[in-house]
Amino acid sequence: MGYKMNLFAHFQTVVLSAIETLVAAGKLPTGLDLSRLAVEPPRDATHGDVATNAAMVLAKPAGMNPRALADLLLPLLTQNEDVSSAAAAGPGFINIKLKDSFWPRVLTAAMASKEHYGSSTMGADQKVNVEYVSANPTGPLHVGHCRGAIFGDALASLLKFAGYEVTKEYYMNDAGGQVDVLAQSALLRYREALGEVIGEIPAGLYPGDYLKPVGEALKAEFGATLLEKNDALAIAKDRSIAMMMDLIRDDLASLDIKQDVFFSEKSLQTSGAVARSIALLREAGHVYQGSLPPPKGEVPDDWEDREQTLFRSTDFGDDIDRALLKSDGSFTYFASDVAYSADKISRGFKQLIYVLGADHGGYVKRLQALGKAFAGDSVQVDPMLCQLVKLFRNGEPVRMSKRAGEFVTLREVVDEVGPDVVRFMMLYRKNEAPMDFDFAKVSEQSHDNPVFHVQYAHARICSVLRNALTAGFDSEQNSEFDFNLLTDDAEKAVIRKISEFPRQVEAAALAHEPHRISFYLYELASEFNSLWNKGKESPQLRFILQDQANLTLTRLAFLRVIRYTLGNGLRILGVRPVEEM
RNA sequence: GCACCCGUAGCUCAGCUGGAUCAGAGCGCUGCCCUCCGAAGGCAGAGGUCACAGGUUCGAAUCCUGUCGGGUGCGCCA
Repeated sequence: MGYKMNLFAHFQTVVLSAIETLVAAGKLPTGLDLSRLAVEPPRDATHGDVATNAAMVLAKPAGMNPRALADLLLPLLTQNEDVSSAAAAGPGFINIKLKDSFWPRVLTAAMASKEHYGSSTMGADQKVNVEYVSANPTGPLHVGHCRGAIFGDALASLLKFAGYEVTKEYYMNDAGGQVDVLAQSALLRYREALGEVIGEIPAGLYPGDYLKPVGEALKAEFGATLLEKNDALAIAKDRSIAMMMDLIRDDLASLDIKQDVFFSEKSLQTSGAVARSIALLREAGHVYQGSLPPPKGEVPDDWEDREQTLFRSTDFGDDIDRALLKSDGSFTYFASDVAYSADKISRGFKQLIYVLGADHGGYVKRLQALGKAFAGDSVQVDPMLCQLVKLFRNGEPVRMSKRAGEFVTLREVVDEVGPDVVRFMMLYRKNEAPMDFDFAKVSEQSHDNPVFHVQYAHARICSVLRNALTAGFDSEQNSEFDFNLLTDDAEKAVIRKISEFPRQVEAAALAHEPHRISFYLYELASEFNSLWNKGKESPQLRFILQDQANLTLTRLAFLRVIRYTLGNGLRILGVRPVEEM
């Protein structure tokens, strides 16, 4: 069997076939549960190259002790052409050491895959919807939107790389009361554009200057006649939403984010989709008239018992049933969510991922309830919460006041530190952990800053390849290399790290955790830098050795594999692999 | 009151879905390494009752229960 790319998946099949052999020989019972069997890198590299818990997992169902079972497996594993030795250790772990001749194949496979190295077919083209940002179209994005935007975008890239068919989506809340307020605010700016003195913006309207161009645009389109029209408010709403979405798309573009679908909430209402989806729920028996108990803590002063049309989301694990219709008969916001869920499911998505801010934690259960109500277990609904980002400047928290537009915009952050830094830092923490973001620290061009650590390694590699070219070594054109020549421990450590990349991609995609890629890249960069530094003490380890063409070309090819790995990982994160710094 | 998230080295955080005598990085601290492909780096050392208490099993930072501490939410807003 040929080596495909994922070293651990590869040896999983080796272990499985050894088990099958034992079953066929009657030494193990049939029908063993192999789901917990793992083949992974050992915690401690001195133990070996590959480790498996097979003997421990199978011991109990086979009625044997783990060490005895391991003794049965060991000879079979040792037979494999790539295995140099296998030994049982600890409570029953099997450690496998690979032959030196195996590692060159990892590099050869990676070299052949180039910018696809690490990608996977795990997703099997399953359709996944990743919805993120979905900020109200009432103004530019602020820094609070930043993390979710980047997380969602990187998660989408990661899933694509892992073989899923991904749609990146933005849900526009263009139907509620806030866009009415937006329209009124825009009309005020329109009057201002016509020369009227409007004074201070009344409380309750959006005060930001970003609405001035909307006023100007309305003036340019309608002259002074807009307010005479019956539908002036509706027109102002349409125009201002469109312009706000352009603003938002520009903000996102500054982070290199381009979503595929911008889905309108309003379209759900006007098309009758909301009413239809509620009818569907009703037919399935999930809708009833009733009233909800008051909240247990502080009961609002104006609390009164009201009968409403409710979705029995508690049947699907929610804490409380959710209102679909207001007491005046109009739809709630949640009613749009019902239709939106139904729509996504009807488009054939098998996974619905919602990237939400931590303040939307209460939505998790109700969104999952909708998924179950419409599709049972055939669709997986995964709301992901991103915790808050606290801004600091030189250790001092950046104060943001809600009033008078005194918030830090996403654009200000990107303009100050650059998209690469913002993206990497936002992905250098798991999404559910709160984050401190210090402008001073992340702008530092030093090892204190993980972005530079990784980009620096990539740039350094590019630099060596450039120097090699000047020295007469063209590794692109020359295939006179032999990865068997890479025998130093530091080189092997880098190769081992490279071999883990496909597994990291799959694990990160499965867990929806792009931050694992960031940490992986940091580690790979460290291994490379370590190797590099060894070359300072031992000139024989340097990449360019003028009088040893074969070794030099081999090391240059090695560098290219490292560069592919770093580059592929950085592209998942949406961070540019720079060639010079 | 309830729900969700977090609690790991002085600081900021990982810990690969339950694994292996030493629980890992970075910063900071101590001591080293530049005639040499990028020192914008690297090597070594000190530093931990994994919040606390029980439980589950061959085995727990990881799973369950409870307690304490921090965060975010909690009837027709969107």
